[in-house]
Amino acid sequence: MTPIDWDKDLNPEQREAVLFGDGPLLVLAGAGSGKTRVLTYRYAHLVYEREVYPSRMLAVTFTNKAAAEMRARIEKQIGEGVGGWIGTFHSISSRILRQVAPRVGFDPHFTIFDADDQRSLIKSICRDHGLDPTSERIGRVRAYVSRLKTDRGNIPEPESPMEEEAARIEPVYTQTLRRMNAFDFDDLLVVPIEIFQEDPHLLEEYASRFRYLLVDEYQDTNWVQNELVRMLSSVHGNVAAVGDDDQSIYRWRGADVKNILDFEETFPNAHVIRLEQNYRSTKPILDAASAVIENNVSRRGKRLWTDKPGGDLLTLQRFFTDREEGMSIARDIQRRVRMNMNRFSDFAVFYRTNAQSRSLEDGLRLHAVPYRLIGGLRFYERKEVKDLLAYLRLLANEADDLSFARILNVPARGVGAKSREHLVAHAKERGQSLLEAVRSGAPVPGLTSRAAGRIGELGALLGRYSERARDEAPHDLVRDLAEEIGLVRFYESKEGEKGLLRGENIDELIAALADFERRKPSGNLVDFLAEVSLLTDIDSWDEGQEAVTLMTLHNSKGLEFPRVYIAGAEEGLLPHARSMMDESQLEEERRLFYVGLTRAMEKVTLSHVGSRLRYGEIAPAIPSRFLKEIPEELLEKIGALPSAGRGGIGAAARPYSSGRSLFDEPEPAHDAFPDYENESQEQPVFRFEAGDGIRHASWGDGRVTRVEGSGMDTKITVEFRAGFTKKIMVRYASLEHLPRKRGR
DNA sequence: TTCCCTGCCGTTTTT
DNA sequence: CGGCAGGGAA
Ligand SMILES: Nc1ncnc2c1ncn2[C@@H]1O[C@H](COP(=O)(O)OP(=O)(O)OP(=O)(O)O)[C@@H](O)[C@H]1O
Repeated sequence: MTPIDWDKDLNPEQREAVLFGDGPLLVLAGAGSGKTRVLTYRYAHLVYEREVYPSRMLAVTFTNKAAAEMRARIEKQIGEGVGGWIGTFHSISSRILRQVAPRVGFDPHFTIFDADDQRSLIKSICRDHGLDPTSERIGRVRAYVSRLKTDRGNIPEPESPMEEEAARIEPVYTQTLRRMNAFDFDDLLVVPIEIFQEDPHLLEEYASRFRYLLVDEYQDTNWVQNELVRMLSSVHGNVAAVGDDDQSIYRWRGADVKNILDFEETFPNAHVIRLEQNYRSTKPILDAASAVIENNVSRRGKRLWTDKPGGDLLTLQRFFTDREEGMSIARDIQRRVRMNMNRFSDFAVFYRTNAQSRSLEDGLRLHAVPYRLIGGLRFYERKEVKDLLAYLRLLANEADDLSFARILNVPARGVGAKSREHLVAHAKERGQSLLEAVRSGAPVPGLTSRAAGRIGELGALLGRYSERARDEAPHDLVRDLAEEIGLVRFYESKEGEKGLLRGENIDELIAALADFERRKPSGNLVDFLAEVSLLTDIDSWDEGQEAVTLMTLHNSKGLEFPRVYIAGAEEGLLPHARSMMDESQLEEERRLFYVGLTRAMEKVTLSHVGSRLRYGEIAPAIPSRFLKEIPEELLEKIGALPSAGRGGIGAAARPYSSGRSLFDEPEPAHDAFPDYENESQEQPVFRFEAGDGIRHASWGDGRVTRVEGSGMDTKITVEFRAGFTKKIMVRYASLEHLPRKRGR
């Protein structure tokens, strides 16, 4: 146990927030000012000094990972296990929903539908209604349904024909969910609220229980979440919320920054505390971030200062291609680690879109830099994992027709689309779920005897396993099940090499289940499925792992790293092309950039490229407007900046400047390479001449004796100090020019 | 019914 | 470029 030193660990404002007594409290403060620390210490203080039972506390974090971290910190401080509820809005409301379900006529074994399940369901409903299930239509219906649930504060009147269509589909969608005893992500939040509205006694039960509420990242709560906080605090009135309006980056999914800005209206007599000292970043980083966010008009201004002396300038790098960007970042990281200046886990690379990770990953792999990718395709969203999970979901919840339909022919049983339609029609006729209809043994009209036989076998199989599920450890059961249906063999025979990988993921799922049983011995299959549905990639991120972290800017919220790269600082990417229509979207993009910058403790390296591979095509790119918002004197600009008429890879990778010659006019100001083209110390990446001194990441220093090829394909022969000579493909090597006197 | 091939489309961000 | 749905052939 680490005894809490209230004086040493907290500044006076933080201490005020931690020790604050009863009533609503808002800590509105900038990045890195110790808001999360306030919440953690307040929790510990309430439990340790004021002797509030953890069971009477409720703490809400943005990710499961943050929840686990907070719990661990508190336990370390007070020296004992903390059993109170600490979790995300979704995990907390799904717990409430499961608890109250039997009392309001729901089955607590309900299934949670993820985005993928939602899409499948909407798709099948569209088909039933004779609508072509285009991905656009599915997306719009999904967005509409979601908005209807999470933004009940201002219910949208259907305006466009598309919205009217969505409005017609919505009731069917919701009814179908209920019939399948399933809830989507938004339901998890909104259904408990509806239940509380209908049954004030039930609400009172919960609201009385939670004497103190603590909520992190309040700026990104949506209407339902705000409502839930309001309701749960309605008896004791002790809400402590912390957040930063400048870090609100989820408006696109319904978050409303008004929840934090109007906190004092929602919770009258709220005490507001501001924190102004930043403990995370060096001054140049903090000043750059502040200067950027100043450009937003709609914000509550904040002051932020640091007493950290010195600090490196931010670096802005420019590359010809995204490929080079990845290579250079990797080389940079590898170099610092080899020189024992950092460890891999000190670094994070952020980007706007998941698609950007590819070129970055390629670079890291080529330079043998270990990395961990957060986001993109999640483990539990993989096809093979969802296939096996569908079996488990059916064992837990027989009404889950979506899962039944999914596994009906996985692995292949000779039961195709036609047979499935017959079965679906039959079940509908009888008012049963698919599995019930199969179990009943009643003949399905239209089915071939072969198909009927196979379906019968499936029903029997599921019956056997649901028997076993009563008293056997889930992971044993699942291992046997996967073995018996031959899932791994199925993928292998169908997809070969790739199927092998799927097999590995099946094994990993079984291992995850075993791990869950170890962690939560009292947990059952339903608990596991719920946990898995609400798990995100970042939750399984292990900081201790010696690896560079790759993630989107969105995922970086709340984290911190010594050295941060922000790749792809380009128009169309950051700000994203689809968020440039109006000023408010643009401001959210700027906040995203601000969040990224403020994650860094020691160093920020920004990069942009001249052309980027998109959809397999070369697309030109120009630097982000946000870069100009960083004061010149905080920025060190380096990189391969071309000048007109020069050969080498620059010309090839830069379609809009090809054809230029030394005699062309200077490039106009709106060109891709504004301002700093002439002032930077030029260090073209792959330009070598015989006689150059170089440093290789593993072979040390040497001198170039011969150069072959050009651009990306340059090969150089190097005599190393250590006495050996090597031929090196410049593109793949971790090379660095040693200082030399070459004019610009 | 299955499997293979073609052609189309996607990229914003995610609980 | 890559994944996947849908169409056509075995
Ligand atoms: N009083 C303090 N003295 C020293 N370090 C502190 C203090 N308060 C917080 N810190 C440190 O500063 C860093 C940022 O703290 P924290 O994550 O709580 O800030 P935050 O306001 O939640 O940040 P953000 O909003 O950017 O996520 C952490 O490394 C934390 O340990």
